[in-house]
Amino acid sequence: MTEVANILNAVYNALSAAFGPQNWWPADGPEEMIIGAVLTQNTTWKNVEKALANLRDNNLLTFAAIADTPLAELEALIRPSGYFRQKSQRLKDLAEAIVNAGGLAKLENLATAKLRKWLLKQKGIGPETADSILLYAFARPVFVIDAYTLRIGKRHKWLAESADYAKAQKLFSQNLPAEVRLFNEFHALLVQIGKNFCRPRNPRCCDCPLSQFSRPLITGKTSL
DNA sequence: CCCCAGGCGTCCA
DNA sequence: TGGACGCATGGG
Repeated sequence: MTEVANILNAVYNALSAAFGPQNWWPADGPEEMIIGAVLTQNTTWKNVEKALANLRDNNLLTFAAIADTPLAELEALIRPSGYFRQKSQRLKDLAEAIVNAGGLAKLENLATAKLRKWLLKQKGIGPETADSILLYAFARPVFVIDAYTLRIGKRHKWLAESADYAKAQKLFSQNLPAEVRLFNEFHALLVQIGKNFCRPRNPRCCDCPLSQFSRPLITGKTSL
């Protein structure tokens, strides 16, 4: 086991003990999960819940229904979740693409790499959303990276300052067993700790419970 | 008033 | 390939 693997293992145990089960993704089924994944892009979950409630009230939490709904109506319903013009269009496009692909049941048959590529082809689905969908809707062992994870990794020197999404994903993937349950919980826990201790302007940074897991400044070779 | 949110696509050097 | 910028509502 490498040093980083030991650190990540300890970090997971500490977060898990401190915060307990996160029960992600907060959705009633894969369709709602995917819709929520699009709506929560750069948006607080609280606002997403309002949009999801509006969709639910109108029986629009399925791709078949969304594909058949006028854009203007979608816009009005998801307005609280922000970027509503972009998101309504992208949600409708995605719904149509999924319906045309034969539904989630068909997509489920794709191997993970193929499915990821399919998702990334859809406008509005980038790496984080694609990986979230793979993990939380399709139960594939894919580690999700988000802004918090990147920030946390860099702050504690698990990642080089220049690390991007792919680098960060590699770090976690290569140093942890590829288990859906673990990846599910770990990402959720990182978001939880990130919200509390790893905002961009880092308020409370010094109180961070993960400070004991920071690596010292290492000259030369760094983690990935 | 300012900052931030479980990103992404586009544009430009 | 990488950095800036627009997208938008709602809360602290």
